[in-house]
Amino acid sequence: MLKMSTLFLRTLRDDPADAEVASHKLLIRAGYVRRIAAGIYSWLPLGVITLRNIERVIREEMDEAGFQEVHFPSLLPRDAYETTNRWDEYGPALFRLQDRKGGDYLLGPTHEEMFTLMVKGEYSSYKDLPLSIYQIQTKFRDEARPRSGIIRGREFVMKDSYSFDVDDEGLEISYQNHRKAYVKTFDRLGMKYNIVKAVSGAMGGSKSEEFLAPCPTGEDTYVLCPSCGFAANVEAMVTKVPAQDFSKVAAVEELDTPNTPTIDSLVAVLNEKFGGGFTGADTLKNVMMMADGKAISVLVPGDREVDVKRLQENLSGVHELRVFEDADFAKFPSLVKGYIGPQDAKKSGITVYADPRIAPGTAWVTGANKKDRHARNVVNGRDFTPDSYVEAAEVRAGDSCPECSTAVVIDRAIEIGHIFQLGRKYAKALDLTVLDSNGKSQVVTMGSYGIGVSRAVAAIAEQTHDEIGLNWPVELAPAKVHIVAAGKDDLLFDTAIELATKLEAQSITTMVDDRRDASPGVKFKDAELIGNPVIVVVGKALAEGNVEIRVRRTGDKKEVPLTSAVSAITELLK
RNA sequence: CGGGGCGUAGCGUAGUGGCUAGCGCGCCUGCUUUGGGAGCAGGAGAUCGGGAGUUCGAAUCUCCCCGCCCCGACCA
Repeated sequence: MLKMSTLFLRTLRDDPADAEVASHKLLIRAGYVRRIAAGIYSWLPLGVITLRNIERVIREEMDEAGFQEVHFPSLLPRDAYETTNRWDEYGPALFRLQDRKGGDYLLGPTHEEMFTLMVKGEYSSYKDLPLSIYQIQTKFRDEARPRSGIIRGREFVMKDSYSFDVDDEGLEISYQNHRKAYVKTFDRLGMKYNIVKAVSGAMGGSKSEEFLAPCPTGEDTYVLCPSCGFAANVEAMVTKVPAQDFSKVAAVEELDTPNTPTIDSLVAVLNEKFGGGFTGADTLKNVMMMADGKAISVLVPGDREVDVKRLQENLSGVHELRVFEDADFAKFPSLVKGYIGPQDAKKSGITVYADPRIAPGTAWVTGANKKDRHARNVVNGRDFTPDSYVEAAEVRAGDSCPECSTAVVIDRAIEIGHIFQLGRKYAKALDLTVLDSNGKSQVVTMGSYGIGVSRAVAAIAEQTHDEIGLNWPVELAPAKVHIVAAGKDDLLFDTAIELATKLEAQSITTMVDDRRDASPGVKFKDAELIGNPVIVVVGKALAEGNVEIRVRRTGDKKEVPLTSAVSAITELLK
């Protein structure tokens, strides 16, 4: 029983000035969390209870699936991360520190290395596998830009699991087991989410899916096919454009196009010259970029921008990718900024990547590699040949579903879980092997599975709140029932406490607003702000032996006799 | 890291060179009040983010530093 008279809580009447998103504002106002520094938060009692409730649900589902809980320190020595090269690869996002002897340490951003070594230390036979183990741990990442309160913090709580198998078939089974466990977990957490195809990024590995909670303030963008259900993070969206027959396309024709360094200016001149009909989509844009210090050219339709993140995720092995700056152009005098075409790229030694929209046989208007000159009827496969194809162009609503060609919709979401098949990258680097049934040494294959636990608090708040406050699913709320003693008569307070005691005896958690000095209005506002699912008012109706029961989510209210309050509440919570 | 905004009491804010830094919420004392963020009276609480400078005089102007928020880059 939480008594408001003594609960360590102070709600705020005004929105905090430094909060922008609803979950952040409400979690501060309702007294769940307080900011310590950018991306670093402390948790007050209500926040801790909610966080623990989420952890409890996750633990129950992980244990139910047969995964075993372990625990690692946050403070880790450099060695293992040196072996996998992540001490360097992780870059400035890694919190590094030294002990008194000058030894290098880090605050764990994720624990693949440690899990791999733990299994290596205990197991050495195929008979011991499969194995899935997990932990709920505080992670540290020195994010360049923490944001949205606890949605992206520099210190956060994460559940991370890892699976270990002898072969790919085993990995697939372990992966599916985790997927099922995640579905059950997020369903119990009362979240709306989509499972979308993802790219595995710098983690390495192959198959990967994200659990995304749709939310306008989310950081991730994903596509959804309304027809066949295909869903993918934009980074993992696949573009399918068939090859074209170009036998009837006329030969390349160079055009005088003065002062047309941009697509818009070019399209205007083309329409003037040829009497209309041209759009940016008919033009071919050559975006010059630096990929780990190497110049590359990226071809996209003129009406689309290069999505740098998407491109980088699809260019395997590239760590640093950025668009050309003036200094870069200076190193390539043959490149005429604003009039670049792919026709001469081979001569300049520049690798050409084409978005799949630049399909073989398609004809384009593009730069003629001379100032104020463009060329038309430039055909892929005849007049130029890309070195390779890569998803590079921005994805838009209405783009074609790769499965069924229906126009996809685009939405924003918060990433709440990510599962992927890591493969043997870490096991190989750290030499995790087991003997197979033939006595032969095999490198173990791994999966890695994460849930953002502290982020889930915000994501759920984001999805469930309304204008007046938080609004928790029953299993997660700080208390299932919030009893308000509205009035000044001792009898009201005694009755409220008594009712709470009876509910607690039924394992129904309660919060009682037993403040003598707060007016009913204050208590109602606080109850709504805090967001427990059932609010019981012990007030003027008590004269007739009744209490009022309100459902926070729907706003429904009804009076029931005090004597049947416990059963009515039990019924409501089912 | 680039761009923008901001920093005054626990919270929200006013104050653009001049008296003792003002107001609301919250907090303390007393009285009244108790079904939608009550009223009256009294009170505590601020090195105006930090430092240096300009000035007779700086929250206010200048410089440096620190911190926070937003957009972008980045984000196993």
